[in-house]
Amino acid sequence: MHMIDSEEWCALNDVDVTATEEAAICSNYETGDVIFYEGDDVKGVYFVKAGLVGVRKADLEGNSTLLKLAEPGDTLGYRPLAADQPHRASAEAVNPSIICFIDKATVRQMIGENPALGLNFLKRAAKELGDAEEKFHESVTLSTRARFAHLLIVMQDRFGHATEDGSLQLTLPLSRSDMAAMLGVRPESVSRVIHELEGTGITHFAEREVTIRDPNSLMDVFIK
Amino acid sequence: MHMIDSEEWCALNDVDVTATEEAAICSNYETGDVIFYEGDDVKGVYFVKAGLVGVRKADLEGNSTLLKLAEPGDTLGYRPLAADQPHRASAEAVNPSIICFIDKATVRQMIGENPALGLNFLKRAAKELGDAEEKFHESVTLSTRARFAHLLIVMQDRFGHATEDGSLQLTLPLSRSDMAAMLGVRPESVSRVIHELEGTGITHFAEREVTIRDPNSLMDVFIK
DNA sequence: CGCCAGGTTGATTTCGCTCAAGCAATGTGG
DNA sequence: CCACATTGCTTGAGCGAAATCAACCTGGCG
Repeated sequence: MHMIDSEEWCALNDVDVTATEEAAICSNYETGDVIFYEGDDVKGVYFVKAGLVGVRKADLEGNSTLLKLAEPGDTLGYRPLAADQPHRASAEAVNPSIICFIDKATVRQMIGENPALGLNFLKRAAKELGDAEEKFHESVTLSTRARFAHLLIVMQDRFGHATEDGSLQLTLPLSRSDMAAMLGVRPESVSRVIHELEGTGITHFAEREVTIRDPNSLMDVFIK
Repeated sequence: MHMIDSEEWCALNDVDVTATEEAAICSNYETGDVIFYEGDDVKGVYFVKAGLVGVRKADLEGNSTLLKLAEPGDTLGYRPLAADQPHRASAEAVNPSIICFIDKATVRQMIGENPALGLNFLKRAAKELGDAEEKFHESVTLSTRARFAHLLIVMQDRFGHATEDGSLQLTLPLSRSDMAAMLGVRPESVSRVIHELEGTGITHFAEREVTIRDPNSLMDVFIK
């Protein structure tokens, strides 16, 4: 069982995986610990071994939006490395995490020797680009309510589990404020949407425990 | 002088450029002609030889947002090809354009034989991803006024020219509605913002001819 | 126990949308 | 050449969704 194993890195043969693992430096991060800051020069990439990491962008007034969540198997920092840019967002542990740092010389060497690795990162970037464009489109097209419904569906997909009866269950990995930051709205608005969804009976919220009683209706809320 | 020449395709040697050019099919598109539709399967990529192309995304009510503009040298459709997805946006000539279609078998063969080509597309995707994430952040963070100011600055960069006095000049490649679609707002809002900027004397609009009298103030509008 | 962070709720404001009208430039048919 | 549609843009009035501001509630924790 390899330390570094993912959709992208699986392109490496045993020798190169081992070489990469030897070059990797793994660290523990507590909740809230920062992995890198917006504006920093890129020193290498960060392979998320365990935990959950949030990628944020802050504006001048201290507002921040949460661009995405990185789970075990995800590689952070490959984007600015590939673009030859400084970090354009910061990363911070949402849950206690184990993260392996791989310096950029090693990354470049591996990509140079294994074209498939570069293509895997191309595929990853291409998918993320599609998602990012969709996200922009949704942010200017859909209401807060619809976007929250979508977020719930995505979260259920990634972090949820089904139950014996038809309903879907989910433990939210994020606080209300962080969900607001994902949508680019105020926490108060999230509270109000949750209140509204409770009223319709489509969902039930208890702290971070969510039950989606009527997934189809939730889909309808998303579409409208 | 090669037909296909760009930041990405320059990775090819003479033999491969020639092979690619022989496989390419060039066509003329009039303003408004569609190059591909959202949802279509990807047949290959489209190299913009001349003109200007808009990449759009439509929602259910017929609203559409303009995600980006492609200029000569840009390659369209590489994203869904790399991601192995159908087109997630449509493309349409904004100005009369000449566009060369290169089927995906050829693209894949070239990338297979020239790892540098794949890396060039990785770099391109990585840059676009950074821009797309920034765009999302701006859309939820900044006012219409600020976003329009930013759009003006970017447009001036790409399509403008400086004048003898300190002011900047620019012929807009887009209608008001299309600028609205870039920002994800209504055309009326764009009109009102233009009116407001005129009032402050920062800019002057005559049809599509724009003079930016006070670039610094425009930057200030963007930041705030 | 009191404090504080995270969350909810209510009152008010504001920004951008909707709907509607008007206007100038361009095109079209009689 | 004029009457009239059409198109792109502007302007105005009213509305509505989300932000803002403020109060308050709850549970953890020194």
